[in-house]
Amino acid sequence: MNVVTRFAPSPTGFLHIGGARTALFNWLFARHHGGTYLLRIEDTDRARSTAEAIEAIHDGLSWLGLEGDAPAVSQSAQAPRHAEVAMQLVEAGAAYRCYLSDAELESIREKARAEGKPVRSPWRDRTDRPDAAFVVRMKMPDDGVMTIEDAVQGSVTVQHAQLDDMVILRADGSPTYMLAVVVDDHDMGVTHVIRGDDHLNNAFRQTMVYRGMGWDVPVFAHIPLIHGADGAKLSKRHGALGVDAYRDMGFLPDAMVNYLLRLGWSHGDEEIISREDAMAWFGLDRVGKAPARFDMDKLADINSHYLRAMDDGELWALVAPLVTPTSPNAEERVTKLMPLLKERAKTHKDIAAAAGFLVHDGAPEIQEDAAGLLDENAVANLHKLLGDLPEGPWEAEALQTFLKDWLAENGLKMKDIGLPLRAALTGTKQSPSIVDVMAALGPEEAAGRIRKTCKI
RNA sequence: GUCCCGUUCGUCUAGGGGUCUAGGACACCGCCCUUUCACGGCGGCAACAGGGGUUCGAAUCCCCUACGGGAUGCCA
Repeated sequence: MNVVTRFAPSPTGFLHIGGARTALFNWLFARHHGGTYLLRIEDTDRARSTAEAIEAIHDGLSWLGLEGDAPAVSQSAQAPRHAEVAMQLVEAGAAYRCYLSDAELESIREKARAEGKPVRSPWRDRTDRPDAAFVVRMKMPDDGVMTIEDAVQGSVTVQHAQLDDMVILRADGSPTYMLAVVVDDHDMGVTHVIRGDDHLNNAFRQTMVYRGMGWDVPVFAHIPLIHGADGAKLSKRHGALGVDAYRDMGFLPDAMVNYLLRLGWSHGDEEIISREDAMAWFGLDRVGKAPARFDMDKLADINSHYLRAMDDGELWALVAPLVTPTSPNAEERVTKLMPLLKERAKTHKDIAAAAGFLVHDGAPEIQEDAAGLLDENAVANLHKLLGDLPEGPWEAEALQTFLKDWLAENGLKMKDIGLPLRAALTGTKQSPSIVDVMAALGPEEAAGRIRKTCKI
């Protein structure tokens, strides 16, 4: 069977973390089976759908590398087809026209609920057709049960008498979600519906539509939702940010994908999983049933792995816009120190912050907590060192040897000169190894900084 | 209210009747390395929601309870 999956967000906001994971699972499942992964924008609720939201969703997907294999389908454009199917369902006797007023419906609903029965309209058995507006409702069976073999949740059974005669076509002729998804999934040839488990109950209602039309029912896979760190459903208040927010925080798309993949899915003890391996390994049978909480620390840790694996030049391209370099030597210095810089960073924003002293020429701004390191004694030592500094070009290992000898000759310890030197060169208390910093700066710049900082 | 789903360390998870004194990762703590901050190495803390069954034996199977989530819309 040729596998076809789809991601079908409603454009009422940004692409949030849960949606991104649903998209990822659909994408991976299709890739694993050599199938097709499609996109559909569920914009039947015109009032809440916006063009900005559609764009935000595309931006998010494209950043994560999860674009569809074909241009996205707009659900609203299929409205005539939806109405046509609704009327076919009526012809087939699987659905009926309902002329209930709001008030009548309300009392029926109340009564049904009180009795623990599903909503049934008296119009389901009537054959007259008043000249008035109507909605189309599905005619749900009263007896029997339906069992769905969900690829994630397993076998789930529900009593038919639990299903309301749901509306599939509104009074204005537009389709409801229950109808539109089924028709679109069928028309798009979707074979596997992978979506949030808030739709598990809907699967039963939708199956009735498939049956009414005599269509093949796709495989359903309802994956658990992602919750916030406090266990509550992810909402705007609980860090349900758009994926763009994570991009702005400095997270890499590959890290994001890796993290999202491990949220609710696993492959033994594997943690760092490439896209290739993910494609080869992914399967619905390994998706967990319980909701997972979002954990920023773990995301950051995974990000640091991808950061270290990244090419130094590419990293500079990410860092450069964040530091506004003024020195012509900025790129050379940062790239040279990059291997050391990236191993102490979680994101490239951390690198940008740590590389500040490299991108401008002249004495660095001495940070408050580093100022105390440059006392009279330290300045005297630095002064002495300044005069003994070797000729360029500098190389870290040779500098290390030089420093060691120099300290011995002057009866000093590394701690006497290390911290003050770091403060003079970087303006901070922490940085990569001081000899690496010196090598990156070069003899001229390093000497200049010591001179200015110590006012020599 | 009714129906559906879920519940292993703080978090993500491994585990699919004995190999579990329950494994890994993140976080946290300690030690080592070290001029700083990190990296790394080593070690530690820490979980089968509760109660009944079934079985020679249950984290694994069944039932109940509790808690969490979802559905019950002319929202998606």
